[in-house]
Amino acid sequence: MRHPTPTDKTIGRLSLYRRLLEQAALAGRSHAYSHDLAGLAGVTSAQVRRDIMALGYHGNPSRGYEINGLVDSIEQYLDQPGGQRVALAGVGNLGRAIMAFFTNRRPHLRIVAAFDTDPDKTGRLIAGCPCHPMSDLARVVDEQGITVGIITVPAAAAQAIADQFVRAGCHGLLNFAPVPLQVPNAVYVEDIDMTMSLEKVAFFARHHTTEEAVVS
Amino acid sequence: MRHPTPTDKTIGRLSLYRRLLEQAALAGRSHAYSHDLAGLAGVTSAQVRRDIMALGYHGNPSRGYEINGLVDSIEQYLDQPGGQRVALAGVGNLGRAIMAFFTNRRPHLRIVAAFDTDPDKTGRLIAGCPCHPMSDLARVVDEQGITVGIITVPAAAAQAIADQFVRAGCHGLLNFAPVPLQVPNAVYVEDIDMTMSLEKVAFFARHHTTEEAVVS
DNA sequence: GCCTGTGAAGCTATTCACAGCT
DNA sequence: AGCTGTGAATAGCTTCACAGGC
Repeated sequence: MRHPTPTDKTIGRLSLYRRLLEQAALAGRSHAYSHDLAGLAGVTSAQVRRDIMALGYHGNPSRGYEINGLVDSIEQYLDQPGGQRVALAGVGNLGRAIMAFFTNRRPHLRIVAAFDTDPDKTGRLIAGCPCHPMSDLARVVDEQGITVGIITVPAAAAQAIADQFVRAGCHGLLNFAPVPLQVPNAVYVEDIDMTMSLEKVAFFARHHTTEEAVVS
Repeated sequence: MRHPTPTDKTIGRLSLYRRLLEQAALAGRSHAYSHDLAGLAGVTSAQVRRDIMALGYHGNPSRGYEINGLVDSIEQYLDQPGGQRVALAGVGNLGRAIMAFFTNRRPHLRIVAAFDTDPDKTGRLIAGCPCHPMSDLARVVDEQGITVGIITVPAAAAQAIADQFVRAGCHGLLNFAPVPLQVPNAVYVEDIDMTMSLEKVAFFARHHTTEEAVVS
């Protein structure tokens, strides 16, 4: 690793920049300045330049960043060469929606196995992906070399599923259950807590406005 | 407002604390210390005490916080007295899953209207909620006094829908579309970017481990 | 002139550490 | 003895501002 591993937030923004750059490339653009990308991403140009420093990629003071080169550089930085395999536990409404959402979206991150306790769901394909009984989780995760787990089971079951993923060798979890998970600190957990997000939005829907009015 | 409006992150944690305290109350507990709540929430006890300062609620040095009192205090702080109404635009897989997820979850935040362009979906109930054609958005949002919008339309349509919500009077948006939205700054936007989150998890699934090994 | 790359400054968020209470 | 509440210190993140290059 040539530069120190940057923080959480930088990684998130690099992922965003890549998507925006890919779109810009499709729209026929070949170069972009830091302030162009900043405008698309909703951040400052200084932020963009800082984030790009982490890549070791260098732009050109007169033409800015060469889009394809920068995308390649982000790819090399973020992605594992052969891609990574992902599993999802909990094939309810949300689980199915997420499986559909990620189908054909990022080919280097494929959901290759789903798990559920309901025998009606197991043993068949769901969104093009085999659904296994929950009891096979450890075996399938190990056999398929799965490194990332998505948790969409009810809150009460989430911790137990997380433990299984971790024991089976996953080092990253994306948790949609509204409970904080306890995991060894070699495991990275990203929580998506929709209830919390909605309550935040509702709160600021009432306060942002008034706040703007009061100048200071 | 007796204390200054606290930040984004504090509001999020207060929402989390409330859920954890409600569970603790159901489990029969009547009091909790800051370190108890910190353990449940996965934060430090100093963080919990700071966050609670914003409420103006005071604990007792010998017994800690009285759970019901603290929950009431959070409720008074976060929630609008009569509740707030929410609308969702884009009744695809994800939209339906989110509607189902929020049904009967937080009664003070009810999704009372859904919108879609597909005529097969409009004019009927979906997850117990009426689905209207997208063209009625402004009228319905206004008539029903909706203040929060959830965006689950495809990326290409997201900005236009956001504009409609804003013009109709929503001050808060929960955006699931993987594009940054441009809104007036009296409007609060919370982005849930699942692609970005999954890429972050995949990245750290590969790096966290090695980082732990090097003690630094 | 307007860009990138980056040290230094500034800000925000978290944690420390201790006075005060029970 | 062990807690809360909070000023002060620290850590982490973002922006400023400018040297260097085209």
